Amino acid sequence: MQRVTMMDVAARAEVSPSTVSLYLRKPDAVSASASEAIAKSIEALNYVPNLMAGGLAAASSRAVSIIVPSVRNAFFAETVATMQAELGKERLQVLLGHTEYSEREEENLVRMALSWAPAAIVLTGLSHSNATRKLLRESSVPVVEIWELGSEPIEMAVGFHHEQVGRSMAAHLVQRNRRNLVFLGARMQEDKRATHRAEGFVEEARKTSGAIVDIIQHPAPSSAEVGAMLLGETMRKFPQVDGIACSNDHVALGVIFECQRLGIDIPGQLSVIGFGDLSFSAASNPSLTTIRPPGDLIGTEAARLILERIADNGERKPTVIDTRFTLLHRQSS
Amino acid sequence: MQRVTMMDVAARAEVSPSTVSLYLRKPDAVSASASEAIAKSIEALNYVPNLMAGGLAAASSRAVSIIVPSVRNAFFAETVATMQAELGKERLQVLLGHTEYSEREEENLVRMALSWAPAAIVLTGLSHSNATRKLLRESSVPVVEIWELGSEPIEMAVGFHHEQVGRSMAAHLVQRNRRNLVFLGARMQEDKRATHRAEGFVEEARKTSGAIVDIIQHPAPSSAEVGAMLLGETMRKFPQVDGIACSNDHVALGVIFECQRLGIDIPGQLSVIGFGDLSFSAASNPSLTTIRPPGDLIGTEAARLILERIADNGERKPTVIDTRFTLLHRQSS
DNA sequence: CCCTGAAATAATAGCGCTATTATGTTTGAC
DNA sequence: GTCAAACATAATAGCGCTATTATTTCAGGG
Repeated sequence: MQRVTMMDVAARAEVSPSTVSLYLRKPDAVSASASEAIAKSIEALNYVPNLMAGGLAAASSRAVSIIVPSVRNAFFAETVATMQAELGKERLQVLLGHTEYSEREEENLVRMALSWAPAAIVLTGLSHSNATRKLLRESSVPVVEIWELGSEPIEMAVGFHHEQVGRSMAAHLVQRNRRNLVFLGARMQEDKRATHRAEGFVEEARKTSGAIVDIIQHPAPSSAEVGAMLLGETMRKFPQVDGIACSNDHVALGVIFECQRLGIDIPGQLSVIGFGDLSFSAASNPSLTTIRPPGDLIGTEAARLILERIADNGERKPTVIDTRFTLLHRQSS
Repeated sequence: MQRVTMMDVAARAEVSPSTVSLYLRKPDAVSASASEAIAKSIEALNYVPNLMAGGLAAASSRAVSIIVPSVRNAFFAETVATMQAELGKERLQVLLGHTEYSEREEENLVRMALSWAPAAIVLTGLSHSNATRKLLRESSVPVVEIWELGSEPIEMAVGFHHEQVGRSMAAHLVQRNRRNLVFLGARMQEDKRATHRAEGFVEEARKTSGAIVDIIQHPAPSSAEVGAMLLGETMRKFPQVDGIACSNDHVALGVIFECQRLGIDIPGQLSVIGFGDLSFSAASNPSLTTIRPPGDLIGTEAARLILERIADNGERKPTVIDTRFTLLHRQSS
């Protein structure tokens, strides 16, 4: 299938294959005249380099493996899209894997990723199986963990503290004079980051204001339907509730709709705060107060770290970047 | 970095490297005793195959390149996630690329993809640059085009007719006695599929019922904010409107919120139909009538075609699978 | 002009596998 | 028992590059 090789290009340009290889990898090291001849030859032959041969010879490929819980999740989709764009500029390809929130699956994916000798591996969060850690430590592949800060990273990490997100949510509701608070969570068994947010929320609310706080959750993934259901449950169990924080904006959207149906006034009777600043959050009725996590910034910073680390082509280089997050105060609180 | 090779495994199992290779590729062709010894050896040495060496030798890799406009878009995210899961079962890896709706970028991505000698290439839609077509035709890589049916595919295609979606939307609104119709579209310059839906909508409405129909659009990507804006524009230009179809559910959600704010009764005064059946569509207030495109089915069918095609490891095999779509009638119409 | 060092180019030796072909080793029919 | 098929295993020859080292070319100072 791939007929044209580097040798063909070299022959046509009347230089050696090594020079073509050099031109492709470090154009500055080749003279202008040779460069021109090679460029013309590549053009004429419509040469497509074989990256597998290159990767094999160099013992490292131009692929970056990105492993996320699910790309169906808008947060990770944002980061993956941004990273692909940034890495693509340097002709690095993205190898994608989904763990579906399973550490076992993550381990498989890491093993598969390693067989590509990737230029870097990106993992979501800081919780991994011991085997995964071991595999990565023993390889010399750069590792970046994204979307979470807190415990010790394997090498580099880019993200923010979810527990602080919970604290900010609580502080905001308390500041709006809410003292009967509930955290609505979806799929918290698996989504450790949502759990951290809930924990921060509860602790901050109790400690700083003596508010009454509860967590009400559902095992299904986040959705407006789950949000509506959880609001119903909350009103039954805890009718005096006046402030709700949601594990994400989908849940919050469900709360808003269910409140409309039940005739509950937001923010008069109930303040609502979400997480995610999803595409609908600013346009909802009322517009949704939420926490904006910098999914794109996480992507650009992670890509930057990878690129720097490749350029250094050296040792492990522990780095932690706290991207922070923003609270967007809108009508719902 | 990757110390353990197939030779090490072979030495420890006291067989030849060829036998190990055979065991890995066609386990049935190796005797039980040899298999056991090799399996133990792999386990003990924690052997990770080098896929680049394998791919180079075989002139084809275990990577499938999936190129979508954007994984930020929930539709494509769904399909990518499904395909990754299905292909992963056969140890095929997903190489991801985003065109951001640019044919130029798509061409670059195809070129990059080909340098991996992928087991297959998946493209979104049927519109590609001539150079892209040429590249793919001249390679012998299996090609699947997803999410759109209509014109001639390069090789295989899995999707549905968007123009039919538009027709179904129009037919539905007409059946609900709506005769003053508007199609609200976001980013239609770039999203050809949305344009096809709009065209089908207009044609069906005009032809079958003599309804008054208009298309109102905005160049920004779909969002609830764009939906709200477009509704405002519609009410100004065309106050007698009684039926609205949206290019997708994000836009429809914005319409619903804006109607709440303007005191427009849905479905009393205005029927609304969306496209996508996104996670919030069933839970909104009112719940949203919409078209459900089978994003997951597209993924499983595309994966199946690829797997079959690889097993056949043969010739081009033109196949078209029409996955259809479903109209979900809910409260908004 | 020769010499030195820097710059540019070329030769060389694999990277770790697969696929094809060659060589043993059984099995079963006569 | 013999012989051909059928089966199991092994030897062989690259796949198309990169990285290292070796060689050539070219300035510019003495």
